[in-house]
Formats: sequence, C-alpha cells, structure tokens
Amino acid sequence: MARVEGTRSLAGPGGSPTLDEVARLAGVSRATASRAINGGNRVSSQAQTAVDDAVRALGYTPNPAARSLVTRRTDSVGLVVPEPDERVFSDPFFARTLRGVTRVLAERDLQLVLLLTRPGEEEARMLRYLRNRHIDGALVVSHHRSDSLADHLAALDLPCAFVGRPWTSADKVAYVDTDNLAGGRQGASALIERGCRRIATIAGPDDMSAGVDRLEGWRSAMREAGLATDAVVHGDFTERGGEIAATTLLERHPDVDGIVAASDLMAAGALRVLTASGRSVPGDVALVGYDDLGVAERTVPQLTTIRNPISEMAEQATRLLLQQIDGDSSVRAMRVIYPPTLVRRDSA
Amino acid sequence: MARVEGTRSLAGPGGSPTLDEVARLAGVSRATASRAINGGNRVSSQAQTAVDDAVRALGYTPNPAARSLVTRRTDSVGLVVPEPDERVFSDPFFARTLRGVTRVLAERDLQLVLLLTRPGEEEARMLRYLRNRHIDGALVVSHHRSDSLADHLAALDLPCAFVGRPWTSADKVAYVDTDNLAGGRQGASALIERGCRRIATIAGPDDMSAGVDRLEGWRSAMREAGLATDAVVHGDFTERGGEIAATTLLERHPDVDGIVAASDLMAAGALRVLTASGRSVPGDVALVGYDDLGVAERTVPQLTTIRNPISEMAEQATRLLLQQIDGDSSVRAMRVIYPPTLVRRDSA
DNA sequence: CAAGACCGTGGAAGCGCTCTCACACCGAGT
DNA sequence: ACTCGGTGTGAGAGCGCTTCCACGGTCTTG
Repeated sequence: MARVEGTRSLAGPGGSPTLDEVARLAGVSRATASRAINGGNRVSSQAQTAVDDAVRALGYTPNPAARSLVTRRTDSVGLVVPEPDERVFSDPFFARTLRGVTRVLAERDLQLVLLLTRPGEEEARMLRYLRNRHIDGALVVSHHRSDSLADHLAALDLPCAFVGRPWTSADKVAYVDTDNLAGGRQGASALIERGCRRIATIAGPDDMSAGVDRLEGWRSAMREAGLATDAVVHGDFTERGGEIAATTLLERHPDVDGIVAASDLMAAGALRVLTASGRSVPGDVALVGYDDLGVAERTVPQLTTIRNPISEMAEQATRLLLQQIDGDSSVRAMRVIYPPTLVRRDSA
Repeated sequence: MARVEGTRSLAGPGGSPTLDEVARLAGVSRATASRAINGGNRVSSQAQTAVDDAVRALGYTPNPAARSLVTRRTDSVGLVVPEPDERVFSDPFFARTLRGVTRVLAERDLQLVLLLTRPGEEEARMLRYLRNRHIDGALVVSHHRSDSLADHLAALDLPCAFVGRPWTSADKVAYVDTDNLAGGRQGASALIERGCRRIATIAGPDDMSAGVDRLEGWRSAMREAGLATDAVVHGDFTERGGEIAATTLLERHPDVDGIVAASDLMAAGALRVLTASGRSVPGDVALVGYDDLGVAERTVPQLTTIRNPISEMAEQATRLLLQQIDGDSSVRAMRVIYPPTLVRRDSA
C-alpha cells in the first residue's frame, strides 16, 4: 500500500492515480469501479457515489492507452489532409470545416489527430498508420484527383467519411458534398435572367470535383439558354488565380457582360481586374462568386454568390463517421448532398 | 494457437498481427523480436534479419496502445489553440505555424493532436486531458491574455513550448517569439526616416502580447524622434478591423502622413480606406504593415512591412518541445527571440 | 415455500507490448 | 585449467484497464 517513491506533485504516490487506487478508496473492487466509471450499468447507487467521490478526490482519469488496449478503440479520429499546402490551411473553407468537425467531436469527447501528407513516402506512412488502427476512423478533406486515398480506405474497411466527393471509389465510401452541378447552373442562370448574353466562367482546377462539377453546371445552363460556352478559363481557386484568369478572359473575350467564378476568392481577383480595366460591376460586367465564406461580403461591391453550408457539411460528415464507428454499417457508402443557394448581393 | 474467429482481411487469425506472431514466424522469442524492432541493440544480425523478414511478411506495426502503456509515452504531441475561432484557422499566421510544426514532427514520426478550447468548461476538460499525460507534450499557440494556460502547464511539469510569449509565467515556460518591440520601432523609424511627421498607428488588441509590444515599440521610436504619440487606434488584426480603425483615424487625425499597422491584414484594410478617401499611398500617406505572410504582396501598392519568420519560429518551438520530451531539462524555460526585419516594398 | 430470475459484486484473465533479470555461451586473460 | 567480462537470448513480470464468469443475495412467481 504505502509505496514510497519520489512523490509527484498531485495524486499521491508515483504519478497519476490508477483505477486500483480509486477502487481501494471507494471500498469496492476494480471491476465495480470500472463499471461505475463507464456509464454505471449494474452498479448500486451506493457504489456509484463512492466511486464518483473517489474519482473526484484523486483527480482520476482513465489511462487511455490501457483502456484502448482492451477496448480496441482509441477515441480519436484522424483528419486527413492530402497535400497540406499552406493554402489549404489559410483557406476559409478549411477553417469552417475544422469548426464543424470539432464541434461534433467535442460532444463525444473524441480527439482529433491531424494527418497531413505531402505526396510520396509520406502517403505510405499515413496509410500504414491508418491500417494499424491507431485511430477509430478517418475524416478526409478530399481535394485532388491524384490521391487514391478513397480506394485505400475503402479496401481497409476503416470507418471513414469524405468532405467533398472523392475522385475514385465514390460509390464505396461515405461522403458529404454540395450539388456543385446545380450551383454552377444557378450561377449561370442568375446572369442569364439578368439579361447577360456573353457570359464567361472562371472555372476551378480540373483535378478537383468541385471545379469540374461547377463548370459542367455552368455549361448545361448556358446550353439550355442557347448561349455560347466557349469563354472558359481555369483558375486555382485563389485570388491571384482569379486575377490572372480574368486578365486572360478580357483579352480573349473583351465583350463579356457576365462572369461566373468558381470561388469567391477568384471572383474577388476578377473584380479587381475588371475595375482596373475601367469596367463597372455590375454595370458593365455582372459577377457571381461561389462559396460565401466571408470574402464575398468584404469586396466592393459585395459579391452575389452561391452559398455552401460548409460547417454543416463537415458536421454531417463527422456524424456519418461516428455512426460507422458505432457499428452502423448502413451508412458506409452513404452520401449526403446539400443544395447550394444563391445569395444576391451587389455584383449581379 | 489456432484461434478461429472470423478471419479478417489480411494478417492471419483475428485482426492485425501481434509481436507474438512475428516472434513465432521469425523463430525467436518475443523479447528478441521487440529488441530487433526497437533499434536492435544486443541482437545478432541473424535474428535481426529474421525479425525484419517476419515483420514485412506479416505487415506488422506495433500496437501503439500496448506500447505506450508500458513506455509511458504516446508519441504524440498536442497543439493547443485557445479560442479556436474560425479567424485563428484562416489566419495565414496559423497556417504557417502548422507547417513549421508538422515539418519537425514528421522527422520523428510523432502525431499531432489538435486541442481546441473554447473558453469555460472546455478549458477544464483540456487541462484534465493534459494532466493525465495523454500526450507527451504540448505546443501552445499563445494568444490571449485571459487564458492562464501557461500557469497551469508550468505547474503540471508537462513538456511544453509556446509560440508567442505567454501572458503569464513567461519566465517558467519555453517560448519562441519575435522581438515585437523592435519590430514596432522599425515600423515607426521607417516612416520617420522617410520624412513623415504625423504618424499614427493601428495597434493590435491589447490582450495579446504581440499587440502590446508592437505598440510600445512604435511609441518609443516616436518619442525618441520627438513626435506625438497620440494617434493610436486599436484593431483586431483583421482586414475589417483595419478598415474601421483607419476610418476612425482619418476622422480624428485627418492630417496623418504615415501609418504603422500591427498586421498586414489591418494594413490592407487601411489601404482600402485611404484610397477610398482619395489619399494616395505612399504619396499622401505612407503605410507600413506587419507579418509579411503573403497578404503584403497582394495589395496595390504592395506593402512595406515587417517580416516575422513564423515557420522557423514554429519549428524552433517544436524542437524545444522535443528536447524537453527527450529529458533535456535545460530548455524548460528557454526563450528564443527572432529579430524582425523590415521589408521595403511600395507603400512606404 | 421452493424454484427460478435477476441484480450487484469481486476474482481473475488477458489486451500487446517492454524490460529486467538470469542464463548460456564465447573468447580472453590469469 | 579456471575465472572473468561481454554478448545474445528467453522467461516472465508487469503497464492499467475491461470484461467474462461465478457467486451470493433479493425478489418474484407457480
């Protein structure tokens, strides 16, 4: 009992208190103490309070390693970010996602492990990490076409959920996305209804599903209206990319009277170029952005844009993941698609 | 031996391979296998290769829970972000920090656990988490005055390092920072040398050490030059905050001919307001920003600013943390201060 | 009033790993 | 020849926890 060995600050002899000490103090067995701590099934209220008191007195917290050794759960999930470019992190999209994820995770006292992978060996390392169940599940912020993550995860039968439709194995894993096709269409339609006739688009990168789908939506709306679909330039979703794309666009098609950009940042860049070229927005050229993550309200004029409920999407993805972790296999390949909504401001 | 229970995909009977299986396959004892896997001290080259082969054949990875149960290490460090406002994440400062941290961590195969705390009970929960050694150490992105994190961490004697000087217990914990005082001074000096005489500052929040120090630096340079130090407005480091501050500033002191902003984002906001008010930059009003994290190059005109080597700072902080984890107590209260450097561009 | 159902409990096994310790073996020194 | 330091090895004891199982007690039910 009276182990004497270099008393640490708090918590009696030798480090943090163990279940054993709690049990002893509460006057029950380790088994009962364990039960009391984990939800208290089959525990008399008397024992329960005794244990509760002891826990409090000792400042006890279960040793997670010991626990997960036997339960085979780690109570942590990984957030996989392929290509952790600085851009990814400073992107408001990612920030919102993180917010949604942590909100849900906090409810259940789960931890978030950040798994960043640069291409190459790093990916192998992470796959090994995932394969050996160091985490209960993985949340993937899907980005580029190149990563075959979805394939691997599907093969692993590790619970996982994607934010944004994965490029491959989209039918085998759970994911949450917005209807980017409809969004692209809405952007174009808004301009068409407004009376624009020479409408261009600054599309996203063509190795990201969001980029491709939005472009396709724009195309279909344009075709339906009998308008030309040749004024297409690609950007990389950044403000700078928007500037470059807009410059190219104005060179090639100086007669544009409307532009649909696949992200607000690109729209903001385009806006700057348009203004600099002496065109008024929306007077000479009407402009529609995409995302509505804050940027859209800070431009002059404020951007008309398509809103994505990013935070909700991330929450939903996390819920989907938790359900899988809890053994509900019915959601393994579920997809949840949110509708985008047009937000009318001043640029169109 | 021949456990038969729903064979999982890979790895023989019942789940992922254990050390025991590796040992058996290699024809050695568990102890030897363990040694071979962990650096191979006192292992014959014969046994070593046998184990290596077995590991490869089985696709074995040590169970981290079991391992950390006995080693008392988790091979993961926490990144504590008090107040995980969306702003924090979308801030390029944070993005750079994260990059520096992960770069160092990757070298050692350590995992990053994200610890976000909203004020209140959340903080208690995290403290409990830290206290019970679920992680080997904590990296804190210090932010606000309110959180008494440093005090608690110092009391816990859990290895930790701060990025940015903590408000309290700065003498008890390791931290990395830039010399914000010198930076503030440099900003003011640049304008003074340029010939500005009515110099204002858009300071940061006064509950963040970076905000306070930069302001103090500005003040001291101004005093030395015999200039008035009354034109001070506070902002919250955001672009919007910069706009508001600049507007107030122009109202109160329409005669300003120079402004030092405590962040590039605020400078960008101010720039917009200045331009809108018909003032040319740097012609009528010279402007200096702070941080140089990319924003400064994207404004028109590009911002003259004070550069902070964020990434290096984060790396350094991580190294400091790892040293502590490795038992080097000499760095427990070490501080590393990076010098800021003036980057001349077009706005001043 | 006996027979079962059920509840709360503690003993004990074991999760997969590391690490101490004792042991066998080797070549080198006396 | 005998001891000695050194080296590679395996048996075994745990790390702190959950959980199966058996057990006594109480409460129903026929």
